[in-house]
Amino acid sequence: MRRDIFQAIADPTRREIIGLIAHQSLNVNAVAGNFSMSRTAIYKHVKILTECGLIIISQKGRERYYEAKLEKLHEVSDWVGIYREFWNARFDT
Amino acid sequence: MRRDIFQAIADPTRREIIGLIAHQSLNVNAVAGNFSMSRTAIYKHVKILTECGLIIISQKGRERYYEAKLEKLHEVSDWVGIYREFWNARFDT
DNA sequence: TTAATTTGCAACCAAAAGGTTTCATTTTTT
DNA sequence: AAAAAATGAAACCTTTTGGTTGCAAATTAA
Repeated sequence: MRRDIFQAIADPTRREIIGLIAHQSLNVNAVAGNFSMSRTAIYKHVKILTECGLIIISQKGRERYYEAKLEKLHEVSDWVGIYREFWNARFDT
Repeated sequence: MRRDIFQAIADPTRREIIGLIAHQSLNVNAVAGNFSMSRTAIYKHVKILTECGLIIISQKGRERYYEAKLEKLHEVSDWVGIYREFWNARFDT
């Protein structure tokens, strides 16, 4: 089971989830309410994101709030940055 | 068959291929020589990259040179940029 | 012209990905 | 105490992914 950040953000549903919780913590049902798939499917996507460290969980009673920890995205930013010269002309000036 | 840039760069072999041809065009055999998998496997990876527009092909005789066209990576850069505030403190200043 | 090189692609296969339904557990509400 | 709500996870299924071998076609070299 490969579990790296590039694979984590490859799935469009997971990118949407990141967008949803980036600025406010949400629980599974709240996240799942935005999609036409089951809560379990969302749960599995969130699990992958937590395994990458992109999400942390804080429990409050019977609920678990998903909080985005997007620092890990710097890995993607760094990799893409290597090739920025290829599309950003201003980079050279 | 989903074919977007996020999925294209999710595979580590494909990211390596991008690194190999970023600054010099290579043909399939030259690329495959850097990996322990078959030429056909590399061919399929390259095919995915061409379908995303990350690679274009120029034929010279019986050889086909793969040339990197990395402008498309700006899509990834843009998406990650939305969340840059989460790991780059200097972004706020 | 014959042999070697370079390539694309079909056919096949195992494993991973992404979804479902179902059920047990824990916490809250009535 | 009983019912409802929220969650985690197992079991299962289908499609996709990532690899293989084998073969045919086109170009180049001997």
